[in-house]
Formats: sequence, C-alpha cells, structure tokens
Amino acid sequence: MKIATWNVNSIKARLPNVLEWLKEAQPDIACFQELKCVDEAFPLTEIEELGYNVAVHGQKTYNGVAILSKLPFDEVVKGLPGDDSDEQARYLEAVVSGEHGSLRVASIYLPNGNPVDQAAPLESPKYSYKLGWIDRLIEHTKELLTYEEALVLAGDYNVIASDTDVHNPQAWRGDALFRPQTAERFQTLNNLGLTNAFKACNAQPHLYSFWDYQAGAWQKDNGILIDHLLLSPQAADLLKTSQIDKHTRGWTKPSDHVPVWIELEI
DNA sequence: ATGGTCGTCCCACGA
Repeated sequence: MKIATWNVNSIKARLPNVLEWLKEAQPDIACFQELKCVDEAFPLTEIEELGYNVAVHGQKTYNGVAILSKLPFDEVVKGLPGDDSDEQARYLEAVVSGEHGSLRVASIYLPNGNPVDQAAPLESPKYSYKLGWIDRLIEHTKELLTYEEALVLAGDYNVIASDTDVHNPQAWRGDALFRPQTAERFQTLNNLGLTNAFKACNAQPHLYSFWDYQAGAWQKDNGILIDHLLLSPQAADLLKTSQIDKHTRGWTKPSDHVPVWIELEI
C-alpha cells in the first residue's frame, strides 16, 4: 500500500498537477494540505473519477486538509482535539480497512509560526499558537498510540528537524521552523515511539521536500525537508520504502512542496 | 544587504 503526503498550496490552482501526479504515482492514500478552499469548493468529481473516496476539512482562503483513499473510510474525524476555540482547519484523521486489517491516517498542516519577535519569541502570537498546536498533537498522539494499531501521521510539519534538513542553516536560525523550541517539541513527538519513514529509508542528508518560489531557490537546490510521515511501531514494522517525488517541483505551475510517500507491506 | 514569488481576493496577508 502506497501512502503519500503533499502540501498542494491551493487545490484549485494545483488541480491539473494533482490529477497528473495521482495518475502517475497511483497512491492508495494521499494526504493533502493547504487546500485554501471550503468543503463545497473542493474539486470532488475530478478526483472521485480516479477512484478515490475523499474526506475534506476545508477553510476559506487559508489552511484546509484532505485525505484521498481507494479503500472506503470506516471513520473520519475533523480537527485536532485539545482546544475547542481553534477554528483553523489543519488536522483530519481517518480509518480505512482492507482485507489485511485497518490503518489510521492523519493529514496534518502544522502552523508555520512566523513572524517571530526575536526579542520575545514566546510572546509572538503565531509562534505561541504553533508551539501550543504541537503540544496538542503530542497529547493526541499519546492517545492514538494506546490503540496499538498501524498509524501514519502524514503532513507538512513546518519543522526543520536538523541541520541536514536545510541547505543553509544559518539563514533559518531564528525562523519559526528552525528555532530550538520548535525542534525540541518535534523531537518530543518523535520520541513517543514514532518512526520517521523517509529518514529510516534514506541516510543521505540534504534531500528536501520544499523549495521557496523566491530567489531561485529551486534552481539552487536551496530547500528544506519539512514534510514527513511518522509511523507507529505497528506501521513501522510494515515499512518497505519511502521516496520524494522531487520532479513535480519542475512542472509548470508547481506547488512549492513536493509529494513524499511510503510503501507499506499491506 | 535587499528583494525576490505565489495564491487568494481586491488589498494586503500568509507562506
């Protein structure tokens, strides 16, 4: 079973590329982020025509996440628990079942967190929202891990986890994606017992999943690795391979992110 | 050192 994650940066603007990639990559499950549209505006029919069931948690202009699955959904939950006042559409969780058992998958769009006031980082509203959101994800993940089932937490984490995940570490030092408090919390999440699928399969440093639209970042390979699939022990036992579909960044009208995927022995 | 680019929506804002 092939499971992918891709921050598409507007599903409407990206639809031709998304359809092209779905036909080419043939994922069984695809988690999308940054749809930038409400549920009703999601291009449902075009994607259903390719054989997918679709779960959408949309929002006007910003955020928005979806899960596509060739297998039917047994269960869909919208939103990350832990703060009823949070209205941003950044988390969608679904359970799918096939003949070889069930699998829980989440599509995650972790907050960017910029701008950060360097004099008082923790008082910056967007940065404190980001850190609080990671704390909620940690708490929710603890709960999910008690189920002892195959679990894939896939998405745009907006975290540069190490110097080997960025072309130019110095340029990112104070950024919300690379600050110590960010990396520490991401490490805490991983330390719950999750396996980073791409890193488990690829020892090579400086492989990226995002290249900024600005300043020729793509041409210079000035990228960062921020899109990940984190696996529960039961899912990690099934891991065969993980790859990045880098070539899609060279397509016309590309997203600034590219798909990252895993192959599980299911 | 600065500005550079997209997407959404209509003027900046978020990334």
